[in-house]
Amino acid sequence: MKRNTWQREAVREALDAREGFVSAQGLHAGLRDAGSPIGLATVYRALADLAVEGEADSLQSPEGESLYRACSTGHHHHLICRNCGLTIEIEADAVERWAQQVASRNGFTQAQHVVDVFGLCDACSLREAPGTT
Amino acid sequence: MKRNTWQREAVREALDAREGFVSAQGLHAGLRDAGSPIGLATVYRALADLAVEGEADSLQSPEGESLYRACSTGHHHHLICRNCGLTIEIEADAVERWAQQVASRNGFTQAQHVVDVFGLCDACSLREAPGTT
DNA sequence: AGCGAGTTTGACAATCATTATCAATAAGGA
DNA sequence: TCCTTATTGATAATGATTGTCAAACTCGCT
Repeated sequence: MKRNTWQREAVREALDAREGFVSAQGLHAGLRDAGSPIGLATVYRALADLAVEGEADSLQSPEGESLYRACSTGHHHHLICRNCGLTIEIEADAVERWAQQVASRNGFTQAQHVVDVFGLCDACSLREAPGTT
Repeated sequence: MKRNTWQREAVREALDAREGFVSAQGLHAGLRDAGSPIGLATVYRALADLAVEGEADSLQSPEGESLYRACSTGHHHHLICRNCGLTIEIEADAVERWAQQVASRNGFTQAQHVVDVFGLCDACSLREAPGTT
């Protein structure tokens, strides 16, 4: 049976408090800073659990780290500013259907998909001159 | 200046010979099996180069490994069997437009996107009994 | 409240992919 | 051919993540 520990709560809350995606390491560091004596391994486990239970969303940063984010229920995707980290949840029924369709049309089953858009948000767009490299 | 070495060629060829995505480790193992004395670090470097030059496509497996694949020119996405690695290139003008639209509607610029579908291919679907664990 | 079984924790070791190091090698121009 | 210098490769280093296992804690039960 799944037990209720303050550690698990702490992770859930810390995740809720964040704006964008965090790495397990980062979240752990934050908790430690806040005075929590929680262990690193525990944070990893809690995040993995949350992801499985659908309370957290996870994705891989381009560098290969696993990032997590508090997740409203349901399946959705993200629009992420690659400069400041701002994250916007996007729904995409059309894309869901498309993915499903592409899969089955090719004989694939149990389709999952990775659909994320990275870019520069409004604010960051202004700073990075769109000129030459 | 960029020099021409048989190692670089070997990697390019080995990549071309593959059906789906391979990890650097996997490709290196294959080359070694084929009798090549090529080094692991070299394979990593060659693959990274090929990816930069646009001759290879790279993505992250759900487990966090970097996978590579010989890439015809142009932008496209993939339908990947998570069991046997079979990969099908898919074009998706609709998705391209959608991504672009979502981005600009939210004030984002320079949008890139990650769109990949993982599933079980026809053949593998049959083996994995869709029943209980 | 007290007990007991079994889950969870956490410090640390182990693993695994990837990158850095650096002396030796080899490519390509002169 | 000779020289300059990019490239190679064995290995160490890094860094995230997972496994280990005794001790601590939860929760149901009495």
